Amino acid sequence: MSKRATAAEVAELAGVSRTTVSFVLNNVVGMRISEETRQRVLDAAIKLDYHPDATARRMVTGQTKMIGFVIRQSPDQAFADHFLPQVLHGMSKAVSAQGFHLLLEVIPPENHTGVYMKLINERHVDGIVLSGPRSDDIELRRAYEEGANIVMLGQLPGEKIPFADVNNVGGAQLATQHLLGLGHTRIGMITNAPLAYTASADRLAGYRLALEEAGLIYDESLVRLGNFTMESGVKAMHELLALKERPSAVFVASDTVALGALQAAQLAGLKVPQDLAVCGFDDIPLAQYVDPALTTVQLPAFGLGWAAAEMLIRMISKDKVKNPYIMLNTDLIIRNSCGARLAPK
Amino acid sequence: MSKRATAAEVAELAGVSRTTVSFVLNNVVGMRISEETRQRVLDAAIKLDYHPDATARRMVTGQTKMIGFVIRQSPDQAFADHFLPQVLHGMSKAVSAQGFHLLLEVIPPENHTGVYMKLINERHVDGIVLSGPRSDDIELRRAYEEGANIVMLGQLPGEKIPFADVNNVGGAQLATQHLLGLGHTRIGMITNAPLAYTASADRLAGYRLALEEAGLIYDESLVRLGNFTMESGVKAMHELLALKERPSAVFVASDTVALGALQAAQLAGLKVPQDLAVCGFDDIPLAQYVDPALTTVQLPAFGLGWAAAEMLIRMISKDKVKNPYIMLNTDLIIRNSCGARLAPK
DNA sequence: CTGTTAGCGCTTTCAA
DNA sequence: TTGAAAGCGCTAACAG
Repeated sequence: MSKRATAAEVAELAGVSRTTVSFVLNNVVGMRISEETRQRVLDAAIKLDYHPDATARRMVTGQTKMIGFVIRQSPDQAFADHFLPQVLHGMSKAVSAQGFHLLLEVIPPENHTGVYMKLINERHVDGIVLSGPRSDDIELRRAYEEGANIVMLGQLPGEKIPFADVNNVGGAQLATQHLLGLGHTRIGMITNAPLAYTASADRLAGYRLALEEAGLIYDESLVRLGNFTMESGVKAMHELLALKERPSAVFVASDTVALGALQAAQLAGLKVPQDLAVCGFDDIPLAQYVDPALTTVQLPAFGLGWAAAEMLIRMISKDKVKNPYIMLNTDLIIRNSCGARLAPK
Repeated sequence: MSKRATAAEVAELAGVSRTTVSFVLNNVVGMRISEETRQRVLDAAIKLDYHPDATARRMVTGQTKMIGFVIRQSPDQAFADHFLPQVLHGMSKAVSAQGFHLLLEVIPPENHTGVYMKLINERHVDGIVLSGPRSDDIELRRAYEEGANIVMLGQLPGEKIPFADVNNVGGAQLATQHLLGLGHTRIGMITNAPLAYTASADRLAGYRLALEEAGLIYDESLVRLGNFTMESGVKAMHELLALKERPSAVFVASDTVALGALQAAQLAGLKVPQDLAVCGFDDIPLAQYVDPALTTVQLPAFGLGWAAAEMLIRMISKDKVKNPYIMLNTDLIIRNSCGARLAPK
């Protein structure tokens, strides 16, 4: 790696001062520099293969032009998921559009305390997007109160830290309404996870809301708790089918869990969607390949990443953020598992 | 965000010089500092909530302690894939183990020239891992020749730039040997992509090698070209099955393509594995869920990311790199599509 | 053992 | 229109 050219060398070659070089290269407005000088500087910069040193610039501007994306979930889970990569893609897009860079930090599960705060404290980044925030994160709250630029991916109940999240209530409503529209009146639900998870509680709320809007009464006996896994879906569906009066449709708030539910239904000799309609949530890649292809709710992963990064950069730049609490809507993807399209293809 | 404390302030509070502060906080060896002084410094640092400024440190050490991961493939494809996230996970692990950070840069497809070189030129990072390198990348070669720290993810034929790659030849051998071991002698192959792709050519070579090692002659009429997609698998398998003497087993060098091949076989009324054995490659998540579950070759994605980052950091640290050309072996995952386990579970 | 001092490469007032 | 000069916060060589 040959010696790097500095601005001083460019100045010397061009026969001007470093100041002028800086003005020309940064296109500083208000400084009217003669076309001839400007050209000399540009030529010299090219001849010397000059590139401004980002570190030196950071030093003097006090800005890193970098945001951190901190993944606090279990990494194995996070990276196996299809959701996070899409979010990453969205963030990367937003970030580069603003001339920023993206620092990716994965917190190992062993790490309890907010190690990621070092990113901000040591000025590696100007702000962070935090994926998988936890309610018990004291450092997080303190950092926020001290004015750190933080955007959470997903909300924490009762927290005033800016966030970007999926509208889980709305998505669940969408799914339930679809089932209602198909004529079902006895609709069961299997949650994606225990209700301590906000997303889980919200999806249940959306289901309930849709039911009540349709004039039906919410019947807790038709609800079972899933637990992220296919197995939990098998079990839950099994229980639902054992009811004296079994539901004619089931909304499962997670595709993975729905896969298990589908298995259980088939095991019970039921044809989906003819004998039982099933609607999922998440639109995992597998959803379109299973038989029957799963009708489900698609999450705006890319948009979520984009929005979070965009808002963070706004905060960093002290731009107005009209609403620091972003909720993105979901789409219903209609396939074959609810009977809306009985003749596939 | 309150004012940041500087080392000078810590020094003042502790009643020592900045040098001493630096020595204590960095645990510099050889400097024997009195326990009492050390404690005073530490206390002062804590009281002031002092955090060293990474930028200033970068400035003076000349090291960013940061590596860039540049994704040059189409982002949509890259992030839809399950492979890249795993690689990312591996890199992140290696990077943080060495006290480095990871800068993620996604090159939009519109961008022809090596924009990513700015990362190195402007000293945002100490080196980069380049995913999806291209043979026509002149900037890449030049940067390498000028001594830039670069590791490619995947190799370029005839290129001497360090790389980490999957042993595709070995993996294909593994798959073919498995089929041979099951007694098949007429084994077809469908490639994952056109042979211009190194990985594709290598997998074909591995297939051929295994055949010849077993004393069989390589028969080109049993080979068809896939093209990344399920559709190409359908077509290729269709042709193979139309042969006067059809193969009894087919090695498909891509799970996605194999999914299509499976469909074609079922369409032709063949039962897999009873009537036809099919072996895939990649171990995509879907592979274990299809029916029959796909026997396939698993790629060491995590290890690849880890190895690439590890090597790059070694290069940056001027450590010895025993072998700058890393080839990681694959594993055969035996499921049900080849008949090795006719009675699943 | 501890302090003095000289930069790292750049931006940016302030003068000329 | 251009130049001189003051730092940004830190590390590390060199003196005491």
